[in-house]
Amino acid sequence: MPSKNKELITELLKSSKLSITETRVKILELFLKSNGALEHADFEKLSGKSFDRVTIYRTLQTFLDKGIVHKIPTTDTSVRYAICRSECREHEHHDHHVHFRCEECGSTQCLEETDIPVLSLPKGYDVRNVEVVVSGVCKACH
Amino acid sequence: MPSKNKELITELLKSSKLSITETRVKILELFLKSNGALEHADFEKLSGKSFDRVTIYRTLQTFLDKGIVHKIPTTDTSVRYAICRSECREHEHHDHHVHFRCEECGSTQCLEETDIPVLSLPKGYDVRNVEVVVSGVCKACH
DNA sequence: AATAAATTGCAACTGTGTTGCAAAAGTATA
DNA sequence: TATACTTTTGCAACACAGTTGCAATTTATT
Ligand SMILES: [Zn+2]
Ligand SMILES: [Zn+2]
Ligand SMILES: [Zn+2]
Ligand SMILES: [Zn+2]
Repeated sequence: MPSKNKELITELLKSSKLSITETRVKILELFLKSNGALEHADFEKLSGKSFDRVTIYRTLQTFLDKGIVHKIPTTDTSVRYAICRSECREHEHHDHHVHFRCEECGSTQCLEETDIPVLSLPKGYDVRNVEVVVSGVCKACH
Repeated sequence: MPSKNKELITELLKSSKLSITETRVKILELFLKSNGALEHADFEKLSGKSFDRVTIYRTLQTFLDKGIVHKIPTTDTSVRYAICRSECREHEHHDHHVHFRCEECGSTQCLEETDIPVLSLPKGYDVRNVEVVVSGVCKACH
């Protein structure tokens, strides 16, 4: 099972034209292991503090640029990242799915199966992207 | 015109059971003047740096607690606040309107007239609040 | 294996948000 | 209006988040 992930990760990095480094592999492993979004502090904790903070920042930025991960809006100062399953490409993030934040367990999940609804804004507004963040109680905590 | 705002602000503070102080009046004036959401740095700039950072943080937190302002989700580390026009009460923010972020001018606006659409999530998810943030080009920049 | 290119870690720095406490301002009462 | 009481503010100090330049290390290429 872990070796299967490693193959997948190698392929993902190659197809993004990124060199395969320990940090990148480890961070992608954490994304695949976790069932929700992660924020910067999680990587420092989960990785056993083996990586420098700066490296983690830079790796996440690289993954963002390449469309490997996307950000999820929050009302606080934290920045949450989730791995892109499908529709993101380099420098062009379109997350056509809803995000869910559980008020019980604090996890943030991508609801890939739930489409963003169609919105009609007042005239004069040119819509490029729509983000939906739902908060409440998740499946597991219910 | 400015005196009319001042009356309005005084009433607002009184009805929230808050004492009327220079900082609070000034910050509410800035909210009423601005046509979009503001973040912490804006208050330091716009107020002419007359207030201490700490005071601004505490004032915004007080306004949040009293339902005078609400937060708007972002994908970066900034926290944006907008004044509540209607439906918020103490410790209970329900922003049943859409937020718009203009990629040209950088402003964030409350679209009070645009309702949050109805969503159907997978079974087991208990929805308490839905936030919608649209990005694109605003009326003024079009 | 040698070279070239990219990535990482460190040091130093800037910015953001918090807490405790004394001074100042606001409110209530006489 | 003067006084006492309560709340708010500003300062100092701190903890944590994020950035930049540069040299050392790692990865890819030949
Ligand atoms: Zn949960
Ligand atoms: Zn997602
Ligand atoms: Zn605009
Ligand atoms: Zn709003």
